[in-house]
Amino acid sequence: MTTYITTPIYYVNAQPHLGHAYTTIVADTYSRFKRLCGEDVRFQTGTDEHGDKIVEAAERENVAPKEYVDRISTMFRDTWPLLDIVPDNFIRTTDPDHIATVRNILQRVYDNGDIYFDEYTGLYCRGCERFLTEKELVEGNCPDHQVPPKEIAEQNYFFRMSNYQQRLIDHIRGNPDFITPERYRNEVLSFLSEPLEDLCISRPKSRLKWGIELPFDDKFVTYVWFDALINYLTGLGYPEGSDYAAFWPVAEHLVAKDILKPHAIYWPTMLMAMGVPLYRKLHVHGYWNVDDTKMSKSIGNVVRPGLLVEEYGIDTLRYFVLREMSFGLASSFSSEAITGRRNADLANDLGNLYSRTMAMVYKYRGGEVPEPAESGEEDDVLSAAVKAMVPIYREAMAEFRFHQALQAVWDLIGTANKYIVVNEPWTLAKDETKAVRLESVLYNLLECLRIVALVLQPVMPATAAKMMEGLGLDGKSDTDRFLDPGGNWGGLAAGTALKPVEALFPRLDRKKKKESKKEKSTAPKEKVREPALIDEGLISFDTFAQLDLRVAEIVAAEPVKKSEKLLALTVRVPEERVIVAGIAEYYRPSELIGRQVIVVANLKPAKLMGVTSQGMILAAREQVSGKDRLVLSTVSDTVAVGSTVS
RNA sequence: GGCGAUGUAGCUCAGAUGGUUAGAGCAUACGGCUCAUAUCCGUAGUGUCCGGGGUUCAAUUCCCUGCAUCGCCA
Repeated sequence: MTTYITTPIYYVNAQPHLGHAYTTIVADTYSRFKRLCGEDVRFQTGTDEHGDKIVEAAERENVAPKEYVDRISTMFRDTWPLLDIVPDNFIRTTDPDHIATVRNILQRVYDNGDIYFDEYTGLYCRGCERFLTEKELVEGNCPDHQVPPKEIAEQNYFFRMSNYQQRLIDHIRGNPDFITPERYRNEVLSFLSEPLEDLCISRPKSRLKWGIELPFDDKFVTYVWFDALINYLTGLGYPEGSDYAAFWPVAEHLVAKDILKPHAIYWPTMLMAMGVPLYRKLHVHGYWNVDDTKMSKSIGNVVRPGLLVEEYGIDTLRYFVLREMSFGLASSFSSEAITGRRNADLANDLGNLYSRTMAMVYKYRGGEVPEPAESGEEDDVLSAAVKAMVPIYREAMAEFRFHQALQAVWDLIGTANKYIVVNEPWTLAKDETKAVRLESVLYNLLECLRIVALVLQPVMPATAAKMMEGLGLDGKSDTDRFLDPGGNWGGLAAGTALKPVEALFPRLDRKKKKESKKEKSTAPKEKVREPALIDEGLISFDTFAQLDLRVAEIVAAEPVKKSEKLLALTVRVPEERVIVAGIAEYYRPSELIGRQVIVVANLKPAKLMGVTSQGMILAAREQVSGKDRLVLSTVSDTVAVGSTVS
């Protein structure tokens, strides 16, 4: 069995945010789940890098488009490891083999007669450099430029999508799980109940140069979908290569609902025109709201995945998004919600269960997995609960109902906690005649935890590994790696030595945070940091730990206007931010690009000569023959951008 | 304007070809335990199941209508 799961390729006109992270976490979890089931899996993500928005963004920063997309693409690529996301392939639409294949396909579809040249007229705004729809106009004017658009004619190439409309309708009707969840399938069918228009697939080079040139007309580049969607094929080495043969027949695409139409309508009709079989499934999910408001750049509530990981940890974030969202529907992200999940589900239920079980095995049996005795009905409770959970989990995970899968796991965790209270191992331990009972109870708990660790592996890889390590497992045997046989009761061998591990999920104390805020507001005159200062300028470890030191890469540098000392540096940590540094006398902007430096990432932003600085770059200063010399800090080998320094 | 979805406990949601006391988690209150990360277990709740009308012996569930929210389309 094989699985091919893709995320969309992300458009590089913006930095990664929670929405990107969610899609990619889901894909990663699904691919890990399928591997857990013993399947051969390929998981692909990447970046979409052509188009006018890219050109605009590059111009704003005064760099060539290629240079710009290289930078942002790297930012996406560097973000995923921070979330324990491990794609098998990261594709870019500027990859040469992608470009070559797109051109081949265009030529083929053109030769088949499904692409034609036509002229159309529309309302064109010079300021926007694009056509506007009637709906966008405000009192007949362009909403951005306050001038009426001009009606102009333009010639372009069009794809005969309408030719394939009926075939597509038939396919969707005949394959109920082609588009899931059902609401989106209905949406697509409702859209297809009206005649489809043909799809404009080109831009004249006079308007856009940053794209893939049409093979049959060098005055045009292809626009958006023929470029972007084909990545799902080129990433497999289409048309040659064993990967294409192995994985394309099982292709599953994962998208947010904003790109439903291109994936559910454009893409299948394109595949029909190309003579390539359709993908197997399209999984559509909803949006994340932030504090019940749509996430948007203009509101400024865009959530950066890197910051979330820092605040809550990788596994808490992964668990939260998968547990909180019913796949397909919208959900709300808030610090209350994630802290609530973290404390209630992870710290109290799971973390504490693990900790109390391990502690008892150490206390009563010297940290060694005891032998399970033949069990009575009262002891079958846990093995029965496991047997009930595994099929529910397996089915729900396979159908993208992650929240239900996790609910089933947590039902088991609840049963285990109750099992402890009912059996009172501490009472058994006081009575030597009950030693056999005690050992059975402890074994059952450990075995239950082993299976919990196994099924949580796709969702929380690091936590699962930690749990396994504590149970004395190396994670290498088939029982440790696969649901079959690992999901069967009794996999844990008696006599295995446990290994002490630290708490899985320390509680995040909401109350304390609030209190410290109160202190600040009620006693503003007293410097809060002062108690941390000990004799003779020594600081406590806690004070040091407050610093968020990270490795950053400098991607742009320019002088701050009217300042002789300051440079405005754009750095990646891995999200981009601007840091103003007083190093203009020592470094030229051009020699800084690409350097790795150490920054204080959680410094309160400050305005310097009109530029907001979000952090501080560390550098050494010395006096050489009466003159200052300044040398930037760095790490002794190249490391992933955003790595913490401590 | 057209099509569709949703509206259930303070919050987030589950639910039943129509039938007895309508459920879970979180939050709240009280009780129990002490192995454990002040954790865990138990108990207690409160609900005009959006409003109105209809079908029926019986409607929160089916039908009609109104209101609210959301999505898609024009």
